[in-house]
Amino acid sequence: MKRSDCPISKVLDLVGDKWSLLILRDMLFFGKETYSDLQNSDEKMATNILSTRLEKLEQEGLISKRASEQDKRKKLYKLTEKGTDMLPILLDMIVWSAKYASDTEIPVGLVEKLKQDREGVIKHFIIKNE
Amino acid sequence: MKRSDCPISKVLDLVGDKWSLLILRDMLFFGKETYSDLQNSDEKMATNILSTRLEKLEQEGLISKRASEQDKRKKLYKLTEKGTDMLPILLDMIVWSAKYASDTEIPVGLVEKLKQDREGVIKHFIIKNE
DNA sequence: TATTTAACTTTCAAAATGCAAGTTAAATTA
DNA sequence: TAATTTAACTTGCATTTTGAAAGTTAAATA
Repeated sequence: MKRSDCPISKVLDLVGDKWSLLILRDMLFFGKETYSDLQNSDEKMATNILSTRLEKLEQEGLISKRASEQDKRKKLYKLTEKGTDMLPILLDMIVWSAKYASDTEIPVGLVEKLKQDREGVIKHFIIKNE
Repeated sequence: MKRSDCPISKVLDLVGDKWSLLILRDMLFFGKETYSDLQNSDEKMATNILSTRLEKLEQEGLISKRASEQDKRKKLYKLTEKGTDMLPILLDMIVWSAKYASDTEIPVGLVEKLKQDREGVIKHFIIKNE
């Protein structure tokens, strides 16, 4: 479903749905890396949806997939640089919600840190995911 | 469809679809303010979808709606502060696409300006929308 | 007065979503 | 080593959402 050459449109073609960014969130912020990890998110997404989203994210190069060495049943999903580079978008969503969404759960101090040193925060999370 | 108290989830509940952010984009960057303006976006969204999205965005307080003085047929849509504050998210999407999406149309110099003075760029667009 | 325009609404087919249950291979337990 | 459990899915089916096209209504224009 190609739409236009607008840069925003391009991003929405990849992650413009209710679930894809939550998958990236779980990997980036919570270090989830297996199918069952991801399935147990706060939002409990349906298993078939999770499946198709992971497939698409992999096809688009936002995540990679490999089998675990220790446990051959497990597949390990990992963010690529292309995937971790969505982080700023997620952080801005957090900032927006901090201002407008009441009763939202935001790590203490995060918004303040972002105001003071956005680049530092971004680097911190990217390093964590390498 | 309330899901969790995650701040990212909250934003996705509002604009986590293929169209809502494109409406905000058209208003923020291209100064569109009527139904027919918006309908003539590059992506040509279906008129019924545009209708339901505008309704939701208004309900959630991201945009406001009023009748035109000059032409009573026209309704003027305008971003609220809550709506314009989605701008950083849109800008990050542009930055991401500049890095990863080939053949995308980005205003000359914008990405460079964002790197040097993100806050300045944000203020510039917000003032334009007041 | 007749036509056009702006902002929708309606209809209906097609696609996406969501829930529950089923499958398969590998690991663990008895 | 046989039986059970676990991980990662797939399948079937009902519900919801989307998308294309045509229709409606009030106000403006010719």
